[in-house]
Amino acid sequence: MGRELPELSRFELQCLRLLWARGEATVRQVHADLPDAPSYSTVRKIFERLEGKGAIARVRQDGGAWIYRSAVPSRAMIRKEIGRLLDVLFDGSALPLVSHLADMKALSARDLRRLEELLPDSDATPARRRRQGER
Amino acid sequence: MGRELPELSRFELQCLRLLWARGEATVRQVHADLPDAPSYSTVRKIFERLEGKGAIARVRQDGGAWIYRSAVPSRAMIRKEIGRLLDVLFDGSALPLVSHLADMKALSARDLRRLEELLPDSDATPARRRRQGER
DNA sequence: TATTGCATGCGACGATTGTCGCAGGGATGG
DNA sequence: CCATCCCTGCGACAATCGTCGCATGCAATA
Repeated sequence: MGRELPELSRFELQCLRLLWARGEATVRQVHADLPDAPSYSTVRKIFERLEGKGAIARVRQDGGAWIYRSAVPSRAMIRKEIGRLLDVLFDGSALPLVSHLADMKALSARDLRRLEELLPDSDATPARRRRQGER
Repeated sequence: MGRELPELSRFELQCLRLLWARGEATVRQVHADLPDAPSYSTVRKIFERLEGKGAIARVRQDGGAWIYRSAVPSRAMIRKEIGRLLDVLFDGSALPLVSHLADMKALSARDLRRLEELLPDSDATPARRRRQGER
């Protein structure tokens, strides 16, 4: 069975995503990638916590600075996070979410069409995702 | 311009959603609707905070108990929340989100097709949502 | 009216989050 | 070798979150 995915805060998640993007990175690199970066110290602390939660790990050292990599599968983490939003906002069903996306003009009919082509022409939606006693 | 939407925690958001679903409700009712409800006191406190944040308001009293209603537009609130996820996880673009949804089997090709019909046959995706300096 | 019961308004508490500064130590360059 | 620089390892802190209990007080009821 898959191990437990750690519970991450928004900011922690964002830093982790930047780490995913780079594959490996130092704190300073991620700090540089951050759009509205707080102090370097702050990002350092985030890394400390991410490591404590087992979400990232140190790979090796480069000139005194540690190089980190993700220690959790991004796919699973992302799904978990999406599922959380689904549960909190839509009682677990995905359709309303996509509907909102379309409304928000974040998605066009063309996007949907493109997506559709990539999908196995499977059956209907599983009526509702199973929520596991998480709040 | 739209007023500021308050910053809500997950749990606060979930309670608010239940309130949206009912239109108006007492704390006890929402407490009853909660899937994994903590103590009544806890839900009360959440309401207290929601009110403090201006997310809900008291309507009238019924036998000593207050009846509340949402004080923020659900559509805007939901969008804001979706936007947040988009920013943190996908740098603002919606396509990867839907793609994950499809992968998760939360969406079927048929869903996409159905959605597509409801959409104005507009142009392409706005390449990327604009993120407003929020972290 | 006296009792029983539910709701309210607080207060409290431990954990988490976002935020930063500082002391100390190794790497770099003159 | 010495001065700089940067990174690490802590510690600290205010704010928020999820959680609950309790005293007080109104309400329906026996």
